[in-house]
Amino acid sequence: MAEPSPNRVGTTEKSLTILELLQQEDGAGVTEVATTLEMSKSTVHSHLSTLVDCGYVTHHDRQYHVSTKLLRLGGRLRDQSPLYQAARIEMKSLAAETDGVVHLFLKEESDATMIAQEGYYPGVRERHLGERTPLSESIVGPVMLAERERSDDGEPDDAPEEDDVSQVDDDVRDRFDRIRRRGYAVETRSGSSDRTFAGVLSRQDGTVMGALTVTVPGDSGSPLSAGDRLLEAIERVELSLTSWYDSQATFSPKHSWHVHSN
Amino acid sequence: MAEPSPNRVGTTEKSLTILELLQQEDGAGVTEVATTLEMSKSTVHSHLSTLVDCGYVTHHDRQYHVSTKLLRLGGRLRDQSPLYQAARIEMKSLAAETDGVVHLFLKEESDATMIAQEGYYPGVRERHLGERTPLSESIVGPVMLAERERSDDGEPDDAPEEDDVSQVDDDVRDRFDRIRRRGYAVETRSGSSDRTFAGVLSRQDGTVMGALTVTVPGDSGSPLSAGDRLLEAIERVELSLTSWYDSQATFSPKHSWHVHSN
DNA sequence: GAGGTCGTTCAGATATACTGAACGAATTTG
DNA sequence: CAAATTCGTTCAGTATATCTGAACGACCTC
Repeated sequence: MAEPSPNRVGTTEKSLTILELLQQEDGAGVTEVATTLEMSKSTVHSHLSTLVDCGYVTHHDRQYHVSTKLLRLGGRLRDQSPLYQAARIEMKSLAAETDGVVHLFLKEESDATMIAQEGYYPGVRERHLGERTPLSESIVGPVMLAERERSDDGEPDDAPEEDDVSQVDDDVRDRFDRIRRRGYAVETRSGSSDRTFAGVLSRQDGTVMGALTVTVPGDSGSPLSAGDRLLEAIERVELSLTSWYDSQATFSPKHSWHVHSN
Repeated sequence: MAEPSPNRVGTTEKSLTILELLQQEDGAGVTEVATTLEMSKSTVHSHLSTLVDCGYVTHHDRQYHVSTKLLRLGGRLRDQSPLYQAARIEMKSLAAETDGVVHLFLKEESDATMIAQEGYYPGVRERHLGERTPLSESIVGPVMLAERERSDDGEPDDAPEEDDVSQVDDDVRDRFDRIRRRGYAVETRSGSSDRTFAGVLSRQDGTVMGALTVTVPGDSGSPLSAGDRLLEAIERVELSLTSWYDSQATFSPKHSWHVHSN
C-alpha cells in the first residue's frame, strides 16, 4: 500500500484506496473506513464527500456505497473498443447456436481481461466483468502464447520480452503444437463436465488482440461442433476487425486503438 | 466545474476530472489535458502518474488511456447485486425465446441505469453499459411511475417526495392506466420498426427495484408473445428476488442491499 | 541537421489537506 | 423511558504536500 512512490502523488491515492475499500466491503461507514485504513475520521469524511460530489459514491442512510458511475465509465471504454464492436454479432450467434456461454477477452500486457459475456446457464463457471487473469492461469493463456509463437516463427519482429516461453519443456511444447494445428484449446474443469473452447483473436499482422471462448455443458449435443463453430466465429471477427482498422488507418492516422505492440 | 463546493475537497476532484477527460477523448497526452483543463503540465503529469500507479490509467506510447480497472470495479458492483443475480437466468431465456435484446435497469433515485444486456442483433438501439437516463426520457420511466402510483394507492407509506406526478394531466393518467392494466409498456421508436416491451421489477412491499425490457425487431413473429413472455420473466425474477431478501433478512439483518426506500 | 513539440524532472512558494476536539443526532443499554 | 454510547459532521490551526514555472532531454517535423 505504502509504495516507495517513485513519482509524486498523494491525496488522490488515498481517495482511490477508500473507493476500493468501499468496493470490497460493499458499503461502509465513516468510522469503519477510518479504523481500517488508519486515518482520521474527518479526513475520511472529506474524501467521501469529494467522491460523492463527483458521483462515484452514494451516501444513503449513513452508508457509503460505490455508485454505477464506475460501470458507466468502464462500459464506454468497452463499447468503444473495436474488438467488442467486431465480436458483438458473432458472440450472440455463437452463444445461440451452441447454447453455451461466450466470453470475450482483451489482451493487456501479460493478462487477459474479460470484457463481454453472452449467454448463461445455471452452474456455469462464473466470470466477472473486467476480471483480469494472468495468461499462465487461464485457458486463454496457452492459446495466446501458442499463437504468439507461431507469429514469431514467421518474423522475429520485436524482442522476446519477459516471458518464460523460451525455456518450456517438451510437454508444454507438444500441447502448443496441438493447439496450433487445431486452432483452439479445450479445457475440462475438474468437478464439472463443462467444456470450454478457447481461440485467439489476432490481427492480420499477427498481433494478438484477445481471445474468444465458448463454454458448453457436458451433456450438450455434438462435442466437436462447438469448436468448429468457434473457429468460424473467430474468422468472421478477425475479418471485421481488420477491415475496421483499415478504414481507420486510411481515414485518420492519429492514434491506433490500443496497439500495445511493445 | 468550479462548484461552490460546500464540503472540503480539492486534489481528488482534479484527478477524477482528468480521468473523465481521458474517458471522453478516449486517450490523450499531457499537454492536451493541460490545455483543456487549464492546468500546468507538471500538475497534470503528477496526477496522471498517480492514476497509472493506482491502475486506473495506462501509459503506452506517450498516450494515456483509462484502463479496464473501472470496468472491473463496476462489474463487481453489478455481479454482487441481487437484482442482477435474480434476473440473469431469465434474461438469457427471455432473449433466446423472443430472439430479441433484453436490458436490465436498476432504479437509482429518479434515474434508470442499464446494468446488463443479453442478446443482440444488428441495428438494434444501442444502450451503453451503465447508461443512466432520467425516468422522464426513457420508456422505463412511465412504467416505473405507473407502478409507483399503484403502490401508493395501497398505502400512503412515505411522503410523496419531489416528483411532479401529482399534477399530471388526464392524457398521461390514461396511459398509466393502460400500463397498469397490462403490466408492461410498449414503445415503437420513430425511424425503426423495433418494438420495446418494458416492465417493472418490484419487491413484495411495492418498492421498485428496476425494470426489465425486451426489444424485438419489427418483422419478428407474433407481436404479443414478447409482452406475455416478459411478464412471465418478471414474475420469476421477482420471486427469486424476494426469496433472496428473505434469506438475507433472517440471516444477517446488517445492511440491506441498496434499499433506497427514502 | 535545425526548429519545434512533447514529456519529464526539479526546487521553491503557496495553498490546502490532515489532525484533534467538540457538537448534535441517532441508536442501544440499563 | 432515560442514560450512555456510538456515529457522523463541523470547525479552526498547523504542517504538509500540491501547484507553479522554468529547464532539460527525447522525439518528430520541416
